[in-house]
Amino acid sequence: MKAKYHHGDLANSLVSATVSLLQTRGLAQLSLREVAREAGVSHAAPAHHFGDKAGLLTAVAIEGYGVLAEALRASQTLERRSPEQRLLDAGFAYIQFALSHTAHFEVMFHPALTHSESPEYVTASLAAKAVLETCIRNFLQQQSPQEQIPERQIQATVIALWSQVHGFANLWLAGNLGDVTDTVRRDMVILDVLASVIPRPHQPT
Amino acid sequence: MKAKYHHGDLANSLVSATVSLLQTRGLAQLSLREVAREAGVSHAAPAHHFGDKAGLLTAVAIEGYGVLAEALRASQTLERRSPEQRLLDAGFAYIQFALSHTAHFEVMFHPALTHSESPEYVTASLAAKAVLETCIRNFLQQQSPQEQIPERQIQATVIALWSQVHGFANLWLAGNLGDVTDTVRRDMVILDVLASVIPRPHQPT
DNA sequence: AGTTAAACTAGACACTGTCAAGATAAATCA
DNA sequence: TGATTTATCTTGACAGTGTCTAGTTTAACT
Repeated sequence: MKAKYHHGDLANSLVSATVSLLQTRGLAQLSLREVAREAGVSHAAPAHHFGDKAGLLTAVAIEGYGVLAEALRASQTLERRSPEQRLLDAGFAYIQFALSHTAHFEVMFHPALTHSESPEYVTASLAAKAVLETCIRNFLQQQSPQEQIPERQIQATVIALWSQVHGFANLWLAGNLGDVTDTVRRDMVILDVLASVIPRPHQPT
Repeated sequence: MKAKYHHGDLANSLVSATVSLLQTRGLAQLSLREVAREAGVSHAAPAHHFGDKAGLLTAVAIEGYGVLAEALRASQTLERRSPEQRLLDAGFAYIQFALSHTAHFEVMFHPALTHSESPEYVTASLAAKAVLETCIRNFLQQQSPQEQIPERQIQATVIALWSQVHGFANLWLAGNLGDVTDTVRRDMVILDVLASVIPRPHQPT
């Protein structure tokens, strides 16, 4: 790999360098210049492709939304699963994404760090949210096939379940849920928690 | 207020200046030097009281844990409330705290920004968590007075409900729940969401 | 081949966090 | 009270940062 003046695929290299540095050094210590060094280019090269630091992080977030949407979709492809299991699969996939793509996840949900108003960002964000909403819609529909569920209740359920898994991931990443490093035990805890709040049909009130 | 060499209560002034600047400019733009300017002291003054930037933010976080714990306690002092209502009160108080003390909340749950291993921090954090746990314990106890609830289920419920309100607050602050600026409508949405996930006794499985 | 456009570099600027050394005022103690 | 110690705060410096401007190199296009 010779040191050419034109890198060829610098934009992508910068994004991966960013993700890599986010994982090792963390968000607070991330510097544009170190990203450039990691990619082997001058300190001002990133600006050309992404405008500024927020632009680079925007690219990271957009990539993250894509991965999340795909993970959620994949979680629904298992066969012979009950509606409850499918919902658990989706929630589990969300949490797994957050814990295994910490860098993306962190950037995705800190709009101040990115150009979160840019069309590409909004599109990617809405697309991922749409997949999540579909999972929950399908669940409610299959759980009560004959009746028509009011839209307001659907939206409330979407927010409630999204909050659930999102909050769990955040608390976990912030170290507020104890030190469960064993992945088997971790999965048990997650499933235990998720299972305890699956909405049931015909709730009073 | 004359410009004395010795400020008298600089530590507290710096913390409030920090909170103020966090609210206006945001976490990413916060600078120690600007905090010092806001407080009317030299740029290196904060270091003497807090060591470094993380030390200053640690003080903010500790203050936040105190306010949160107090808010949770206060939410449980209403009379003539059912167990479900009391639980709603606690969850509502948590979310209200997060939305009205954005600066504290953000710092509290980003351990990388603070000295989250320091004794004072750990103490404050555990104290607040203990109050939260008590709220949920009381709820479960009063909901099923005669039976003994297994500790494992209690812990799962604590995590589930904490995740719930925590995730809701995070998604809200990140702008992922639409633009509900009207506070009345906001409260309705929150209550609607919270009510949809109150655990019920004797769950199957 | 000559021109245009894109990709990248080099240098500069104001700003940052932190450190060492010094100045000032308060507290302590003889 | 007066001397000295201690805490509080200032000043100056250093390396590192994001971003801007101007320039250099390469690719693409006509």
